[in-house]
Amino acid sequence: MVSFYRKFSLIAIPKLVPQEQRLPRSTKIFIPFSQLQQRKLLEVRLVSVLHGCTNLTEIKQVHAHILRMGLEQCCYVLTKLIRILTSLHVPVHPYPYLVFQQVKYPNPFLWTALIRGYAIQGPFSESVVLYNRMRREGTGPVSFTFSALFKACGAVLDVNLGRQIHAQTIVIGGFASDLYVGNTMIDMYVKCGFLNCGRKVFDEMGERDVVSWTELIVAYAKHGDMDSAGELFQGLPMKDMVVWTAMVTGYAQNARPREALQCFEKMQEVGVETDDVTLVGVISACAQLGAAKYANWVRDVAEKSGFGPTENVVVGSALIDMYSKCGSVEEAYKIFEGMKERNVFSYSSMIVGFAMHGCAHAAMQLFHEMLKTETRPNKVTFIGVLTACSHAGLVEQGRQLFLTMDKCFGVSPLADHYACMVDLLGRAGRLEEALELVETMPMEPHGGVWGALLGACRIHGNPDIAQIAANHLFELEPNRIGNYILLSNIYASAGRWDDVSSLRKLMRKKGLKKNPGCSWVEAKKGVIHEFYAGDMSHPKSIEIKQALDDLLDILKAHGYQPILSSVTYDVSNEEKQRILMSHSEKLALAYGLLSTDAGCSIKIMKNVRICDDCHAFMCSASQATGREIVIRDNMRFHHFHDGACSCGDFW
DNA sequence: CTAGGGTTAG
Repeated sequence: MVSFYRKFSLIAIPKLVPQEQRLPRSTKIFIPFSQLQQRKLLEVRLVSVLHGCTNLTEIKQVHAHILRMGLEQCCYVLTKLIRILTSLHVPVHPYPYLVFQQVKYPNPFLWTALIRGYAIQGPFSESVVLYNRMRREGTGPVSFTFSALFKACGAVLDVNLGRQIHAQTIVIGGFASDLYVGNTMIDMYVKCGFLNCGRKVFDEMGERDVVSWTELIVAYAKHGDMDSAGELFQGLPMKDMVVWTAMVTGYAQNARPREALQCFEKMQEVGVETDDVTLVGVISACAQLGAAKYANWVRDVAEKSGFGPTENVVVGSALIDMYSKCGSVEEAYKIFEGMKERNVFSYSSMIVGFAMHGCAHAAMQLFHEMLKTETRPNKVTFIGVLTACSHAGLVEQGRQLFLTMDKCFGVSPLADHYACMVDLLGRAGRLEEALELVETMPMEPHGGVWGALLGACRIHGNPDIAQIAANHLFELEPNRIGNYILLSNIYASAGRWDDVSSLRKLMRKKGLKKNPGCSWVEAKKGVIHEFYAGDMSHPKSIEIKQALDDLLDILKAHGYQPILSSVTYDVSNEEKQRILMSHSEKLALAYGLLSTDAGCSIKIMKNVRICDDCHAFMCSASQATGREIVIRDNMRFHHFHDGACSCGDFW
């Protein structure tokens, strides 16, 4: 795309021809004043009708009317027509050009509307071609013309062309200091990845408005530099809803959900309005926090603001995701059911939500329901159904889906989908088959693919294939600690302690430290209590320890046996038991049992993967205490109920 | 005319 575009360089700047010389005298017809007024009225009326058009058919009807009224030369009306036409979200090329062609003496606005149309819909190179033609034919650009051209550059990420046009705005004069030109220029540089150039334009602008600031703030946020974004935001005198929203979503997108919520609270304090876009940022922050208390609060805010999930698809889809991630698929599904309109995001979020919670059957059913509607699945939808299949052990069904996704739905499998397939085969114990798939896949396998294989080796205890997968992972993701831990666990389970210790040495050499396991549980009033492994810092530590010991006795009576192989240190069995009992999720569970009423379900969040022993412990505990226990580890949710887990013991 | 939005696997 870019190289194709480069063929078009900008022409030398011609001398501008004064407007009068361009129109042949014969075109100047005397029109009586009253007729002029009538005509102006007609034009205005037609334009307002055009503004009400929402689809191509309507616009075509109005166009026919325009022609009937003899306005086929009227730049004003046709400019609006082209603008509205190209702003539709359907391709309309070459319709605008045909309209344009009929006009004998196009004015700069009509030219610009066409250039802008190409900048929005493509072919993008036509924007520059037309600009050159416009200059050649003696029409001078207006500020919108440059805005349109910068838009085109941003679309094809051609910063060289952008620089040329930037230079022209300076040479032609008067345009470089134009606010809109400057703003679109910043946007162009930012889109092309030249944030510093955008900043330079910003710094040198004579006049700036909140749009200029917002553009830069968003750019910093997308670069992960929230500190610079915050600094700019601080210095901005007039803050509107859009720029506040940019900060909220900026924090959310950079995995800083607490700050996002703080920012939102501040925004409300100051009295700035909230709309659906703001809400989506806040909802996404809540999803990351995974705290049920916040979830309900945000939902309240959304419903009171008039952008509730029933009316707004985007808000609805975000809420589905949020509730799934906060541990409540039921609530998520209620939202889904209540939505008036559903799109591929709504369906995919719900399917992924089901898959995350081990409701494979529900996920598949929803997928088939979706196929009955007009909504077409996309790559994310397939990630959802494939993971659902893999958790439920539906190997054949998954394989069929994988084969048909391209053939029937035009979604060609990405490495991510191969990762799902490797997971599917691997979980089902077909490790060799999975390895073969990795080795024959058409693209370079990424960390996710090898990681899925390594995970499967953990489930089925295959240190040899694990070693192959791990070696690739160590190269692809040298700093990802989880991979080393996983391999070390596999070696330990197989009793290969020499390999464990050499792996430890390797980690030490690379300066990698184990991520301390941490769990947190929401007690009464939504207060969050945090526990680390072996943590005795909680004020009620002694009670917690006692409760845990009591629980252990009860569970042992129920037949629970500590799974000593979950400890990857070569120590005595007593020591192993002691280590197992200090795992953070067990502490969190004990505290949860102490601090909530009987019958309450207990929700625990965890930053690393749950171990075999804790998993068995939770199963048994759910039976012995009659409580539902929900654990979110870094991968997915486990619902322990009556001695069984929703993950079917595969995770 | 220009600025802010949702789903992704180990």
